[in-house]
Amino acid sequence: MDGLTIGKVAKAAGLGIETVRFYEREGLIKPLARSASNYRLYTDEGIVRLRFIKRAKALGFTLREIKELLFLRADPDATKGDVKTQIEEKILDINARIKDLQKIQQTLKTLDSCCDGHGSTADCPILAALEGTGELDKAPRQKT
Amino acid sequence: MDGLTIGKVAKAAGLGIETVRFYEREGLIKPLARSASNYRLYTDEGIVRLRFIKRAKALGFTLREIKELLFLRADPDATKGDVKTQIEEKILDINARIKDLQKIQQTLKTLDSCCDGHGSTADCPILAALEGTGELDKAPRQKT
DNA sequence: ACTAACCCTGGAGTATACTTTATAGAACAG
DNA sequence: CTGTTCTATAAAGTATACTCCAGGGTTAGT
Repeated sequence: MDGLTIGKVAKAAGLGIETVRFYEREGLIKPLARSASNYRLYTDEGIVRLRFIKRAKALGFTLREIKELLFLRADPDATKGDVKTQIEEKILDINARIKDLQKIQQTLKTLDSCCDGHGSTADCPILAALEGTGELDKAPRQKT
Repeated sequence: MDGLTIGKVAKAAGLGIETVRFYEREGLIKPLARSASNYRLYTDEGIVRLRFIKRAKALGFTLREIKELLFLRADPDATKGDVKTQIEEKILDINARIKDLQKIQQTLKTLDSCCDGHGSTADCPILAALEGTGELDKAPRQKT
């Protein structure tokens, strides 16, 4: 038999077999062929593609976005500028998420510092702050 | 009729009716009583509780964690230290997420700066980096 | 030949936090 | 009284990214 079976590519890319099949259902990868017994057959490019997906995921791209990147990768008319744009959008996205989390962090720390931690929750300033009508719900969109 | 209907408390807390019913299913809130026609009836404490949930959510707590906070709030044996502990755990959690995102950000910026953005994707250094076997998959756990 | 390891499909389950839909009774305004 | 608004339940749908399972064929090693 000629070509790599799904188990081989999955292992080489550091993914599970089920994950590879899932990516196929999602349109991120397709086997080059099928064997006589209907086994998926891949080439080395399959491994490269899976690794690509894995790395892009680690950088915060969603599968939808990765699909787009893979499209750019395959499109002869696509330019480096197109790729760069995607990266830069992601940078902004991550930036916004960091900012949101930092604001949350700030609020949490303020809350934390206003409580000595001793005694019953009856007069807990943290709980009071969460109950109260004061300003606290400034925390921004949670994309998490 | 005596007490607030679900529409009232939901509006007062800035939540949707369906969301309140969902929180009830999740065990976060219960109406004090039911009317003759089976309408949920709440008191002002219902509004406070819903606001509490909303604020805690904005600070990054999951519903599961909020349930825990609400439990501390109701438990006469719970101490401020218990609450403080929850807050501090969340601070660590958020901190870890910020660090992860910052690493990702760093990598993205490095990638971005290594590409001039002109010409076909055929020799795009960003795509190459995503394909390659080089170090890149350092990006940590994505809880996102 | 026999068995372990591998592959197939289709569908369901997991986690988080809701939202929507369908069907129907209840309450309020004019 | 009637039309609009509100409420009820149960179940299904949404989004993201897998993961597992049942039932059954295939390949490889000894």
